[in-house]
Amino acid sequence: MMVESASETIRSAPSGQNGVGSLSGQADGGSGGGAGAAVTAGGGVGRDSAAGADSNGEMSPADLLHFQQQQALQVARQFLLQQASGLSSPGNNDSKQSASAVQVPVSVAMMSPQMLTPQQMQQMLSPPQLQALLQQQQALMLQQLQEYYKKQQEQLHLQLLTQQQAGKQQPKEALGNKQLAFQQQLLQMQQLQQQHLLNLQRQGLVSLQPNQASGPLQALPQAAVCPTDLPQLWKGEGAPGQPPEDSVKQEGLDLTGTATTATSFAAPPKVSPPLSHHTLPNGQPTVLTPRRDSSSHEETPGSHPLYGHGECKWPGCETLCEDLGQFIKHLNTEHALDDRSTAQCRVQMQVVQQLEIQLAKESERLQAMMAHLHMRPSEPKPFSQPVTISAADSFPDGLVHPPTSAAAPVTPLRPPGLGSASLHSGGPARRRSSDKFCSPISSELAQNHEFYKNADVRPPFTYASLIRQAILETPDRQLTLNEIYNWFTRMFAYFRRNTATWKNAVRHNLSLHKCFVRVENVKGAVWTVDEREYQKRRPPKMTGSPTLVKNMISGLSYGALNASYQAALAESSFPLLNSPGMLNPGSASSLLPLSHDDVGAPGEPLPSNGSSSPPRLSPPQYSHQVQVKEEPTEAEEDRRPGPALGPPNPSTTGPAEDRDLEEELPGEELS
DNA sequence: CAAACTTTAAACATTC
DNA sequence: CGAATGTTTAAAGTTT
Repeated sequence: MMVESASETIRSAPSGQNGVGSLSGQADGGSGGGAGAAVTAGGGVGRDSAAGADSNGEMSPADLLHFQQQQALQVARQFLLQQASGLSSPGNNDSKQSASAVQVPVSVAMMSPQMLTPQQMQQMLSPPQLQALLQQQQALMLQQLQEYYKKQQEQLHLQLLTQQQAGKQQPKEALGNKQLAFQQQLLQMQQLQQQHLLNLQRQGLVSLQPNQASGPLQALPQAAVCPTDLPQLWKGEGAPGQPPEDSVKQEGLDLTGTATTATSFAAPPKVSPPLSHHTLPNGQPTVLTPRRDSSSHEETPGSHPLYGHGECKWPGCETLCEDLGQFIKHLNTEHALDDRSTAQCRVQMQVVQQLEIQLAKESERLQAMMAHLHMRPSEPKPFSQPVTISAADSFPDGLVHPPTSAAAPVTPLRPPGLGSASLHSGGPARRRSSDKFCSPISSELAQNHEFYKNADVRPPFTYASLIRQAILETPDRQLTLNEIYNWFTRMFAYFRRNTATWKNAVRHNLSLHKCFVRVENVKGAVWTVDEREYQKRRPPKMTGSPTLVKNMISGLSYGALNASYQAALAESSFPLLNSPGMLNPGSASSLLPLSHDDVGAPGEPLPSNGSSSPPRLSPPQYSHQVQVKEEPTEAEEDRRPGPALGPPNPSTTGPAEDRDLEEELPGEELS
């Protein structure tokens, strides 16, 4: 049920018949916010009372010394506290806060969060102010701390010396003890310093940058809070005490843990593991990656992962907020920890997970492909392609390849974007990969065949490419309109539902595109594909461009990742795929019975042009093919009154390969 | 920003 | 005549 509510809200965007525009928006929000939000900030680790910890029963000299130190520390703490509170809350009554803070026998490090939660500060100040203040505070405290440490050290030294001198008669071990204590003290101070820094840092940037120092304690409270809203987390964590250091390392372990938390979302916190793993509807345990943590990418102190371009990036929200302060407010009121938010959070997590899985899969494939093509004997880092790289970037997590890739492959037919797919089922998805080549489609289809068959997701291909695919998949590469219809319904759940429109579209496409040729047959008319024409459409120039990546990302929400991705690969960086040799045997033909056609087509495209060699193919390769390729095909083309094509140069004449086409074409022409 | 492409919708014409 | 096919035109969105 939660999921439903979530989807509902997420879907929010207006989805009219032609609600095309909304899609991109949704996609953006999804992917963008997703990664960010979904990630939980691991458990916090609090190094508590550094000093208090080693309390011994006896009162050795060392202890005494220790004790003194403690007291000094305490004083310093108070001092700093006052400083801090004074700074952070100008003209505010923080008396009680400082008081409480003082009482807490925790390390100095703790104080700031306790005094004034980031939230409070944020509410009181405007972002810029806040930022400035925090920086100031940080600098100041640092300075003071350092001074303090210095003093302490001197003092320690002094004490040590005096004790050494005075107590010459003391047993050596006592001295040893003292030294030890001293060292410990130093150590503690160092740790304190570190922690303090950390805290300051954290406090300063709402956007965290923790880890490093990690301790045994974890901040449980937020665990239950669920990854969703970080700010919330931060708020919460400040209060309870130990500042959470996110546990990057623990993450791994956590993941393996129970996957039951999901159900108990509403349940009180405190118990659930820091990381949330949930069970997907399908029963698959999600592996959540809390990567948000240290990545921190471009985040500046004044930004928020869920805030961008003046609007809330919470999935399905998009509320406009003038500034960060307003946004924070909005976040706290609109996206508080409630059923809805948690549900949305979970959905988002699923989305992220899907992406990760998909990514893993794709990277694996890429590796295999590259290996196969000898491009580079599968090196450790699969992502050398521009495409992937950028894709990775776009994931706030920054996770990408790591171990995940290795683990993920298992996934069954985890189509591109199951979770989101269902969510978006509403409106027609626009972004389709402009598949100029069949290879991408066919392989994509082959892969996610099952998915499209069952999920009501609009395939990321154009009608034209689908039709072509349908036709090419048949042994004789020709289909009647009705058969095409059938293919559509058979292959895509999506088309089983919305009939009227797409059928019209199919018909429209068939007659509109020159690449579809109607052939009169004995049993009626059938449609065939003219590859040359098909390939002719708009020269494929996209090279792992940003737009492409964008498409991929947004597309993948609908389950198009594969398609676009592959299309991209095929079209951009693998011109060689066009060469008959490569293409046929390899990926492309897997599904298609028709190899030569496919291959041949790309090659010949332009003899007609005569003037210039085909832009798309790299000269060398092309020339290569020319010889091999089947000219005849072109001959058939002629039939097409198409003014565009001049009579192809019969010179190179063609091999027999085209004949199938030839046979039929002539007939149609005449008719 | 413009051109090329896709999708949708719809009006018509032909065929079955 | 009505449904299935084909053709065309137009408008609105997307992508290059």
